[in-house]
Amino acid sequence: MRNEFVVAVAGDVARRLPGTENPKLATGAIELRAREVEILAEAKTPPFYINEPDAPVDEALRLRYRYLDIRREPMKERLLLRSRLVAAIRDAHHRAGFVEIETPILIKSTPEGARDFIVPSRLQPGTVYALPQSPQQLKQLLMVAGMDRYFQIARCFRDEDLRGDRQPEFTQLDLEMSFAREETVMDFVEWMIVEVSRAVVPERPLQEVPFPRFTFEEALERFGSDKPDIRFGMELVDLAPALRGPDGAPASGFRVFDDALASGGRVKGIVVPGLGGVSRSQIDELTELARRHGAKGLAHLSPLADGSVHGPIVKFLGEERARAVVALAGAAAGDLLLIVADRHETTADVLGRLRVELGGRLGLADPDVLAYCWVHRFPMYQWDEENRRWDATHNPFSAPLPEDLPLLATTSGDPYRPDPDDPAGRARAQQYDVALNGWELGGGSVRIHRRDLLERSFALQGHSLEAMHDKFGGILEAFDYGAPPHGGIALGVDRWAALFAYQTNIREVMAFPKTQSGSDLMLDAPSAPDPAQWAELGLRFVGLEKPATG
RNA sequence: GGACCCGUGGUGUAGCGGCCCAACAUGCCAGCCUGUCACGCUGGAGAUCGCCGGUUCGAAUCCGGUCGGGUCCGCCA
Repeated sequence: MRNEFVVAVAGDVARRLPGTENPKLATGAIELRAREVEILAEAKTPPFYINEPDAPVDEALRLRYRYLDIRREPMKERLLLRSRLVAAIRDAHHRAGFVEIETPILIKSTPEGARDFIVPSRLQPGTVYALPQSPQQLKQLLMVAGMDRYFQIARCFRDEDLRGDRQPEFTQLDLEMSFAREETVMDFVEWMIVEVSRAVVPERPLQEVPFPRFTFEEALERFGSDKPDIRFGMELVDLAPALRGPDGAPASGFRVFDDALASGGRVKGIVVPGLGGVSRSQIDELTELARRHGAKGLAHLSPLADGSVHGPIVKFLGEERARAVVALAGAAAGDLLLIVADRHETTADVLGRLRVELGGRLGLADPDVLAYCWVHRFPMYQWDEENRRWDATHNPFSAPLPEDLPLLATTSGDPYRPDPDDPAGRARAQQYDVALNGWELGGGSVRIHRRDLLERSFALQGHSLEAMHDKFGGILEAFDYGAPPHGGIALGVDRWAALFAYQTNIREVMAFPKTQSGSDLMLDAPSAPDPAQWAELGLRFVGLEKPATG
């Protein structure tokens, strides 16, 4: 008999003889005294170690033999954890009076967000279904249908490029509530998250309950991210006050800073504790990271124990101003102050990424802590210069804050002629995201339930009346029959499970994930269809245009 | 669409122009040992170094292409 054989053993379980117990084994105190042994199935030598949980194995091999990979303890444990997570989610929702309702997988293409997967129809040749990117419209229709507390563990599909935290098909906890305001949804979701976390990973401390709530602007100002990791500080500091003259005009002596401030941009920094003695090459590396995300450069200052300040830009700022900058930032001797001067968004993004990167390197974030937080009041729209329209930042159905309702307008007065200077650019949405340890766990919004408002918002987003009726006709018609105010959220179950399992990759909590190129190495999918299948659908592959060379 | 990293016996790695028809660990096979459980001991088989082409007297080692895997940017909520 060899490893991985499937056997049936009949015998008696008995305590091991004194001296032969093995405390290292879970079953080390007992043994099975076999009377009969039957081999039910023999097994080939597996392509990798099953019994050594720490043995590294090439991931492609694990995916090819996923059924063997799942025999291994870590994978098995993660799938059990995920099962407990989903059970806890269902339990919490049922206790709160939510109804679980399944929605179809074969639906209609919608223009929102990502590229759709499409499925050709055999009964109606030349037409296609789309796989849902989320059950968004269907759950809103359920609200119209009077199912006032809906949830679903829903499979979603998006035909976009993959990442460690993105698969073409993934699982969302999708929920929607009628007569809900922002507070209603956030309060329930927060309660549910706490219940689920305590049930599934009771040993992991929650950093802060109730969860901190940041406005989008505040999150950007303090953490440079709309999904902040709040397990550690190192917050962004606005350095402008130390760089302006008595008249308020930029007067730092350093052109880069003055230009940024003069053109409406920002000069901000982060204090990296204890990194004052960093090497030139490490600074270069951080500068490279800053450049990759759009910054033109990265300045730094190092306060020394004798009260002086070192750094290449001291000669521009002057010793006195350099000291003022360092003092404003709160940097102490031995620390490193990293400074970015750029447009508001770039400054935030670059410093936010540096903060996360350095926080990770310095081990500032407690890996056991679960730090949930809310980010809300996102801008309704972002200007899309290419298509000359306002693009919904999150969900095209998101409702504006009541006080921002008047801003859903254009300068021209015609909603079908949007312009980058429209008041709409200042409108904020009743939109909220939950972040966990620097990952976006989910997001949702209060929806627009009035047809006239929806039409106006869609117009700003560049949807003509006809296009709107073609794409959203169903939901528009439904709203004519009386839609209750409603709102909801969707949380990434794969991400949640991964974070619970200390993983940085959602493949580790999925039984049968796909590779970065969208392949299933076990099933060898996707594969060319049988010619007969194509013929039945009236399809033929004509090839793709060759990309232009040179 | 782009940048970068990886691809060597079954598995994980080392080697990074000749000393390599490739080393180590583990696994596999055979034998021995017998209260073993990451057993131990002895012996053995097993890779032409992802694939194609080039440079060179000579390539696992350099170059180009290609395929596969990964990380990231774009994309995506």
